[in-house]
Amino acid sequence: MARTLITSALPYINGIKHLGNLVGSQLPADLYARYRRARGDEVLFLCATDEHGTPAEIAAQKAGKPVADYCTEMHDVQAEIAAGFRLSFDHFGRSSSAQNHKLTQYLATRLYEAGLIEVVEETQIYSVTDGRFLPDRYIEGTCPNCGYDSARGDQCDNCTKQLDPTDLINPHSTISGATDLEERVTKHLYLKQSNMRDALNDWIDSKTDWPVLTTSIAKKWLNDGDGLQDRGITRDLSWGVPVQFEGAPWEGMDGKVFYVWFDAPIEYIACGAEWAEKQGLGDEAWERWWRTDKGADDVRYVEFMGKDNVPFHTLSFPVTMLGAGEPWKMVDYIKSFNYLNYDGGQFSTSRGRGVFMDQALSILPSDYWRWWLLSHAPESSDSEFTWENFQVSVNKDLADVLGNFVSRITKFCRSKFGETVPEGGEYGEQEQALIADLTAKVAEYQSHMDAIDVRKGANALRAIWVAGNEYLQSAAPWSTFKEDPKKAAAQVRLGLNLIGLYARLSAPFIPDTAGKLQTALALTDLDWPEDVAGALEALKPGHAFVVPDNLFAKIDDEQREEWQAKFAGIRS
RNA sequence: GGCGGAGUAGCUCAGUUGGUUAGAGCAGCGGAAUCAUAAUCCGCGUGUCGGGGGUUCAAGUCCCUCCUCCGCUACCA
Repeated sequence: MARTLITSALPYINGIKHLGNLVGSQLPADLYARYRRARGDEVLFLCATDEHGTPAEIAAQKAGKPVADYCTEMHDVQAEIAAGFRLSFDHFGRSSSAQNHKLTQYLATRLYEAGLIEVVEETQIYSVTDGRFLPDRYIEGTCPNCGYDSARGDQCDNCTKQLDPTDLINPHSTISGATDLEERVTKHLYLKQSNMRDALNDWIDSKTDWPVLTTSIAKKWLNDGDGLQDRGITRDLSWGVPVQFEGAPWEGMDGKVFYVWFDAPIEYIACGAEWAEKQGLGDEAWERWWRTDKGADDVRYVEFMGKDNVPFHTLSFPVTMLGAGEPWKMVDYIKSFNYLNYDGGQFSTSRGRGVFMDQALSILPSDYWRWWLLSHAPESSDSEFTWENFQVSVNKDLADVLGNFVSRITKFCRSKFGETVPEGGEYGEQEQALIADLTAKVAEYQSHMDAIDVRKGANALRAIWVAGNEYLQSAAPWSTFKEDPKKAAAQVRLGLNLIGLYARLSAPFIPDTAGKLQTALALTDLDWPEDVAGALEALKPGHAFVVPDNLFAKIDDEQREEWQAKFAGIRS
């Protein structure tokens, strides 16, 4: 049995994610996981909340809660919303888990032993009022270059010049507005990524099937300027994985934690350990997915992420995995996405612009969103969400093409033959032609899904739905019935079996709808139709079914306008 | 500034290694059908393939140049 390990980029803890985040990693990852499971693979699909870092601490502070409590609450909120979108994680973990603490410290130790970590003393900005060191972008002041008064410590948004926080005139903390900032000396661990440059370069070069977006970003970081730079992997924060621990090969790192981007990817692995523990299994259960010396050599590992995550997954994390000098399972394929824009601008978490996951579910069932987002996934370039496009696409594809197909054939059957698959007649030339056509179309659909071409997969699936309407239109059982009821019975029987076929093929995209169809037609399973002709004879004469309610209500203009207005402003 | 992505029909997008009259869905127009959520099906496209120049028997596809939009630019995650 083929084995597929799938991870989705970890959503950050400080709030509910918007639809752009969803379509950039979790949703396509879920589509692929469902598809691989349907095709019979053994799948382990992992995701978790990314909980460390300054933004989490500040969000907790604003909420007036201890950061640990805040993260627990937000994790539960995100888990519930993920369930609402039917994201089929085998485990939705937390980067703050005990497993991740242990593994992060373990890997850091291995890296140190391999000579890939050094202790560096450096000067950073400390805010006395805030009682913490501030990342560059949490300091604002006047740009020395252009005079813009809200320049950030890392870069001026006005003149785009890169800055150092000490360059700013009248610098202040963006957290408190405090101006009592001072430079303090602090010690940190640096990951010597530059030592691994050639190894990474060879590794990237060997990945000839990766999307251009993925490799071009990786190559840029490898070759830009002086090449890949070493990177600080610790921070002066209280919330995170402690750098100083029992058995650590360094000293004097008390009160420091690992940098969130160091421990977050490690959580992919630790999440496997969390999963194993939850299942009541031992370490060997997750190691057979993550260690090539313990059974993972036949695993295909696929990662999903937005383009902003690519450098960390093509460079930093591989340095950790390769540099540790142990047979960790490396990623085989990285599927990266561009951004989804919202109605002429960007989705923005900080500005509350766009539709957020909880809001989306509050107005429509998840299948509507899944279908639109996946069929418009920003694969080749950034794409755009508009309410008009959403309304038209969903009404046409789901309600008219798929929903109405189910409605017309089941209701026609009920009126002429009752709620039972009719007997008599047999499939003729026209039916064989349809079966041949569908066999080809299913093969095409599979090839797109195998390649993780999401939009093309959606188009191919839609074409399969359309084929059913074309057949019904030309076979016209409502006419046939008048002269040759037996023939009409065979046509209707095929039509009902088409619904079963659609339920199986559509499940990765619209699982709830597939489930409704399964129930209505009393299908025993939703197994993949490896043999299309066979699948179209699965429902035998006499099989009872129930006419389902209309699968998709259409979005009318009034609703659309209401939502348009509702989401035009700022999320409160 | 540097690097990367994109610019193709009113809209959203496909267009393999350059090769016959540049495609799909939606919208629009015409027709068929009346089983169905007025849904479905068939037919209809003269687009300077962002502008200009070049290579070639042949370029949306390769090269040069210019313009526009977007992303990244290493201590946000």
